[in-house]
Amino acid sequence: MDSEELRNAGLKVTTPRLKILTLLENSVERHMTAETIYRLLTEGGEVIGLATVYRALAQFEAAGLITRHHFDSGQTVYELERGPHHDHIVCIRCGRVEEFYDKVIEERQREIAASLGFVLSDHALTLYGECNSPECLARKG
Amino acid sequence: MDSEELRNAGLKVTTPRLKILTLLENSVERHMTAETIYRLLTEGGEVIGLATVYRALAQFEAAGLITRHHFDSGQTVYELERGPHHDHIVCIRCGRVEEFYDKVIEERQREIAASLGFVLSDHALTLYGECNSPECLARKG
DNA sequence: ATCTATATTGATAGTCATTCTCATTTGAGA
DNA sequence: TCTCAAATGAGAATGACTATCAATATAGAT
Ligand SMILES: [Zn+2]
Ligand SMILES: [Zn+2]
Ligand SMILES: [Zn+2]
Ligand SMILES: [Zn+2]
Repeated sequence: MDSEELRNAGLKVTTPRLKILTLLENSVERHMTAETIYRLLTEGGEVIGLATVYRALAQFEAAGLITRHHFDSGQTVYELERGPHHDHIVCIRCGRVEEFYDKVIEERQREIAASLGFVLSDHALTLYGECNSPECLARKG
Repeated sequence: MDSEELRNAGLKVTTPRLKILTLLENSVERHMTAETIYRLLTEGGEVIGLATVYRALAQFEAAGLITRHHFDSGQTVYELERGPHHDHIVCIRCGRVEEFYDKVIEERQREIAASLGFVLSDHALTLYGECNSPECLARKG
């Protein structure tokens, strides 16, 4: 249950935190901004403060429950940390986000960092393109 | 000359634009924020408005003269578009930025995008780690 | 179940990077 | 040199996010 997850993360089990965690788990879109989470909750009749959303997300990230990304849209995007690491490809027309994992790229990154004398700790890889899905094409022609 | 570059880009040759372009060309640090550019110019005795710096950088980018990056520091970083494409590795302790190009990664990206049905148009790859250079170690122990 | 000490919440004010507004100035062609 | 649209710069405005703080809720002790 979500309460367990919070406790294991060393966080008190509170109503706002449970609301956010539950939303993240039940949303079809895995990648959301703080504003979107706030809007979905309040539109769903929940009462919660925007500051609380930002705070909870920061704590969830520190606890390793979620990860954050900076796509070119500018806003920070959060997603539940479930399953293995992956990177992203974003449609520049309709905004759709797909995930991928590529062993070759991951390996090359480690080699590159080492060859430059860096101890690699993290990386951010995002591809941008047009997905041309039916919904995408309908959006703009 | 810089005037040529501006004219070729379809931009009027103005004093502020020349100042910014010249600074970008003569700085040892190739990657700078708008604030840094503004500060370096004004500290150098030049008179220029911060809004003008932001505007010029946006125009330079649209014209393909410079590229922008969003490292995890938050601020947007600009660099002169000279030479071939490259990606970046940033030291999370001292902020040093190194550039690299990896043919294997570039190729895999195209393959991944295609396999997901996307027409690839751009990508952002940034590695983060500790460089442990002498200056880096001096910074925090 | 009740109490208590402490952590959390949420409304709001503040911050910081970036963009907008608009009166004034400037560059490029006539 | 003249003309006038384009560009500039000072400051206001925006938008995402963070800090403040009084009110509230949680976890553990009684
Ligand atoms: Zn993802
Ligand atoms: Zn699309
Ligand atoms: Zn370093
Ligand atoms: Zn670079």
